[in-house]
Amino acid sequence: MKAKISDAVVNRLPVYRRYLEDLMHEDVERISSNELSKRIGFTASQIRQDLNNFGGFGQQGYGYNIRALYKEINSILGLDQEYRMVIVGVGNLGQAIANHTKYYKNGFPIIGMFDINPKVIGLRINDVVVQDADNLVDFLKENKVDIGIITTEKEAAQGIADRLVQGGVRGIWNFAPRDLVVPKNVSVGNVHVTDTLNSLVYRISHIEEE
Amino acid sequence: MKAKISDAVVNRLPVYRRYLEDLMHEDVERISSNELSKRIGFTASQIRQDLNNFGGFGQQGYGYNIRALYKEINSILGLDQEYRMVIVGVGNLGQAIANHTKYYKNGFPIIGMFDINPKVIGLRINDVVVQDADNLVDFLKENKVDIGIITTEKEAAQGIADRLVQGGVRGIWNFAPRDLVVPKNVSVGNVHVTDTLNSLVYRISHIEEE
DNA sequence: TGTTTTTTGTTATTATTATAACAGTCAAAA
DNA sequence: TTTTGACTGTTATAATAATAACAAAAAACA
Repeated sequence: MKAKISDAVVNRLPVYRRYLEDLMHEDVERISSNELSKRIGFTASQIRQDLNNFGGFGQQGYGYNIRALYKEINSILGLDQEYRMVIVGVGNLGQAIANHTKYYKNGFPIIGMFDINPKVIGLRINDVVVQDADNLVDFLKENKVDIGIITTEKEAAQGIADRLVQGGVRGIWNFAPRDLVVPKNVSVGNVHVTDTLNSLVYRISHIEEE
Repeated sequence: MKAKISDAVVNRLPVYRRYLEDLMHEDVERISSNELSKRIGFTASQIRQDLNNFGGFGQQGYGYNIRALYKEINSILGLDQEYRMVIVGVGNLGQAIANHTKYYKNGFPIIGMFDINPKVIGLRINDVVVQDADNLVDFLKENKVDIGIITTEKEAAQGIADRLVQGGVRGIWNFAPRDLVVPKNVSVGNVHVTDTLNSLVYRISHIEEE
């Protein structure tokens, strides 16, 4: 009868992870919800409540052990496993992701890259050669892929998503400015970059009113 | 006594904008909150309530005129103005943004680019030459810049933010995985890309439990 | 032209999320 | 050891956000 964790909480987990990583690099050993609150900007109460959704990781009179908590959060997030990824759409953004060391070296190997543009097909990035997008379905049949990354233009996004789903991916990391329709056993994580610029602009132009 | 618009609403505005743009391209003239609800996935009630924060754009028995509403939302977002931008950090991601036609052609001219890497300093992208980051403060003194884009590594992000603020930018579009400290008259829009991958992974690994 | 249907704007209600409060536990100090 | 103070885990309360309901208005139809 484990209660469903709300999206708000799930979206804060990577934030905790980030701050804990920084704290580890500062060689801090432990931290109270109160101190963490000052850094991270959430209330101490919220921090304690968030963490308690997953277990009692702290200790009264001591706080939280940073290294242990970091490990727990990684485990909660599912980062103790490897996720094999393919990139569809090898433009500037696709290449930026492909070149991001953190991904291909730490649990997120990019094992295939696809595009329809003859100019990039054949290109080699970190020992992976960009293939024709027509090969995508076959590739997915032959290789277990966990996450498909969509960095195509928006018009192609749903079609690619369909092929990725058909090929059995468990998640889609979508950078195209289109919301995707997928079966409910597949998760989508959107990065609607332009949306964030638009809401930033809203805040800029309404900042005086407050 | 205009009530403060919540972040939840502000973050949905770009979504409305995106769907309305698509509808315009489909040459649809009008839409009811109910039909829009089916497309966009928010409840009709929420759509009506969101829009009514800004004015009565619809008409009983008719719905919303798409072209007019699109224009209204652009105006609400502040997209009827121009925002001059600089990019700090011209790696893969910075270049991807610099090359994005939509930005430099539609209200978001990129007028300066900066890096510390001698290999990219001097590089020309869309007629803008990458300068040494040491020139940033001087450049900001001489040119009105509205938005600074941070695409550096996380360690440099806060220092760049300080210089951007000092140089008078109104907003910072931050792609570095660090939360920034800025005065309250400056807005920050974060794109914590890796956070979205982490929460996607959470959802993937917990999808069966539901 | 009158009637029915559609659909909004807006208020009321419910659900969700965040904050506050506090008893109980552990660590550190005396 | 014993006591004090520092914290968590957890429940209670408040704030916020989403949904539902509905009267009023306009459009469509007869």
